[in-house]
Amino acid sequence: MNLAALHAWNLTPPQAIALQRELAQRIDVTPRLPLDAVRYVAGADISYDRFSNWLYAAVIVLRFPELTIVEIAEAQGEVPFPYVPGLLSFREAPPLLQAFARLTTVPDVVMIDGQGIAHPRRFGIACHLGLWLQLPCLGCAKSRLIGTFAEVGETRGSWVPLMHGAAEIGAVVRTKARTRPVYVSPGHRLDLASAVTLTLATHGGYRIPEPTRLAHGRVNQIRRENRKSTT
DNA sequence: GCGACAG
DNA sequence: ATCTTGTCGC
Repeated sequence: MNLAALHAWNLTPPQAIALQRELAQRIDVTPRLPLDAVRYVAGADISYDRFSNWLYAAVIVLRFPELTIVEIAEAQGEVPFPYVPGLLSFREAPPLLQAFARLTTVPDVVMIDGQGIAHPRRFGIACHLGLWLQLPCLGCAKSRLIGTFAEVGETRGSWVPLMHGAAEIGAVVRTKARTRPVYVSPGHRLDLASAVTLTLATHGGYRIPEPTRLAHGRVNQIRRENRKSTT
């Protein structure tokens, strides 16, 4: 699929922060995205090699609401940027975009393992990818980056808003009973309610929704297959 | 100054 | 993120 080359990636942390403040102004989290408007949902993730600076990326497209695999695109390369809380996209977006570029099926919405606007500058990796892909994108993280929230109901489907001061930046969602909640936030071209609805609609029996869960499994599989052996 | 801190 | 099999609990 086609991507929008918005900027260079070889930046220093200070430059990256300045770019986030600039690009954050283009983010739109007001559109509703009805489930009946979704035919294909994509999930993407990254896996790192413990002994080298090599990483693996994968994008997996699922037909919705069946959640059956339609297509998988992959990419791998050197880790381009250090891990700095708040600057994750400069580390993971380049390889992910490479994988997306190899994708034939254009998804209606993309789910990323990380934050959307639930970010100090309202520009998490789901926002960054949303701009480059020019597609609705949401973040579904396993842990919190910023924000405060009340206790979440114990039943599957219950959720509470994730707040940053007076701003509602996301939702803490119980995707499964007796399991820790996930942190959902819109990245671009869809609102919070739609992001939460899609997260619950792509449930496959596990805490992590199928798009992201399957992508995670795929990248780890690729890493194991390419990992050097002492023989 | 002291914590917190997506993956 | 990564290191790692079995095991305790729902």
